[in-house]
Amino acid sequence: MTKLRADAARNRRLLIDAASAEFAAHGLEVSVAQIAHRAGIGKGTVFRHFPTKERLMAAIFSDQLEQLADTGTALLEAPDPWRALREFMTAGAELQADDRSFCQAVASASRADPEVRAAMARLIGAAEALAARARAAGAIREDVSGQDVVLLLGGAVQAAAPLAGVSPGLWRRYLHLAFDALTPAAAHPLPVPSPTAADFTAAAEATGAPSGGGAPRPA
Amino acid sequence: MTKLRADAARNRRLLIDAASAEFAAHGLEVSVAQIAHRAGIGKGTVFRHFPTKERLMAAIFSDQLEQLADTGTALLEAPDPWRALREFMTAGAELQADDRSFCQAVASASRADPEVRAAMARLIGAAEALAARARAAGAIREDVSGQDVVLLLGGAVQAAAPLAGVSPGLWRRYLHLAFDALTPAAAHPLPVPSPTAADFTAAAEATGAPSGGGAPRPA
DNA sequence: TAGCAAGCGGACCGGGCGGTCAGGTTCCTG
DNA sequence: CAGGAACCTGACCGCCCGGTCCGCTTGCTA
Repeated sequence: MTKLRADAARNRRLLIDAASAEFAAHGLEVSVAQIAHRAGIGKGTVFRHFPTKERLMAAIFSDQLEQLADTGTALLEAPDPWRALREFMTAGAELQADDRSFCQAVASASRADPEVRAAMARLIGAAEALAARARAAGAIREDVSGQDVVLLLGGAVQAAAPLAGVSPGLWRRYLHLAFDALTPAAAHPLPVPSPTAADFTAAAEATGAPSGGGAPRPA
Repeated sequence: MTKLRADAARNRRLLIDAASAEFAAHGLEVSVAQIAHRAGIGKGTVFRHFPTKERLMAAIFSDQLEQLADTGTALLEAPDPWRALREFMTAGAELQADDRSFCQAVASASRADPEVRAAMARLIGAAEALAARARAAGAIREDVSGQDVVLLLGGAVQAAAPLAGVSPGLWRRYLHLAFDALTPAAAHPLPVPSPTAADFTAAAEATGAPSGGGAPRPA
């Protein structure tokens, strides 16, 4: 693990790139064979680098989350809090819109993977920091949290998803509607409290890792 | 088709009920065998009533769309246009939130099914009528359409989906945020025009029914 | 450069899927 | 009540998937 032969490292890179591209283009249901073929390597090699398909998905998914979390953290230095928050949300939405697998991954069993959970925690932390700054500046309403921001950004992309094939930029429309919903001017009381960071953890635990006595069927 | 033997009709009913329940509980990926087992009939019987699994999905999906379209049409008689629109959206969101397959069906190849397309057209018609009434009453901003309403309602549910297992009513929060986004007070110009009814048709055509010379891969 | 371990590849396995079919069963008609 | 058509069933087929394995290749090291 610490040291890797030259060809092995090269193949690993090829594999990860191929998997990212294939997942982005066709979703998580692409076969391992297809990924291997795109990478120009054998199927067995895939399983040498990742013990299971799920771990491969988790590795790529968590990379994307980390990247987005980095973007968010960097934007904490931006002068305008409201603009920074919007840029963060736009970056996240763009990531999802360009990648068919991203939204699937959120709902899949990959959530239970420790790597993914850590990255998600970082992402939510960044979002909350950005939201707090915007809230303090009076740019957004008091009753929305960083968790809301993350979920809303996903919702905007999903709203446009049914027409993604025919009008690719539509998600920007719904993202802007989400911006408007965050405006203090919009201001109507919400019927359900914001989710907490603990909720995300609990949801991840409930998926595919029944540690306690839970009974939700993973389908 | 016009006449059906008594036991055949009974089995058909059992099958449809079982399929609805199974799809709702576990999503579209349940096997035909599983559905047949729940209905208490043989697998072959399923394929006697529906030539393919996709047609079965389409039948059930279009039923739900019809039902929602009916709700929308009925709400056109309600006195308060804004309240009527909100009730319509709530009904639609509730339908999706209680049914794991609904959102999947929107994105699946079922869209190409003529039954589904007709039902979708009716649904969009009802949504547009409700939106027009609310717009005329000044309850919602001028730049959102019935298509927007339908898509937004889906987006709200999807936004809450990652935490659906741990806080089942969360979608109401994001639906209310969507309501706030529709408020004239929110009022910022949107970067992309509203989709048209023709866009929905085009998207349906593009999925799984390459009639012309299109080349989108159906994954 | 020689030798060996790390790495590679693709045939192979078990399993589950959608869909088919031959043969027994049930309902309707006359 | 009898005959035949409509219907039901579950064993069966071909396919594709994730994952395994072993004989061969390749890059490192002494």
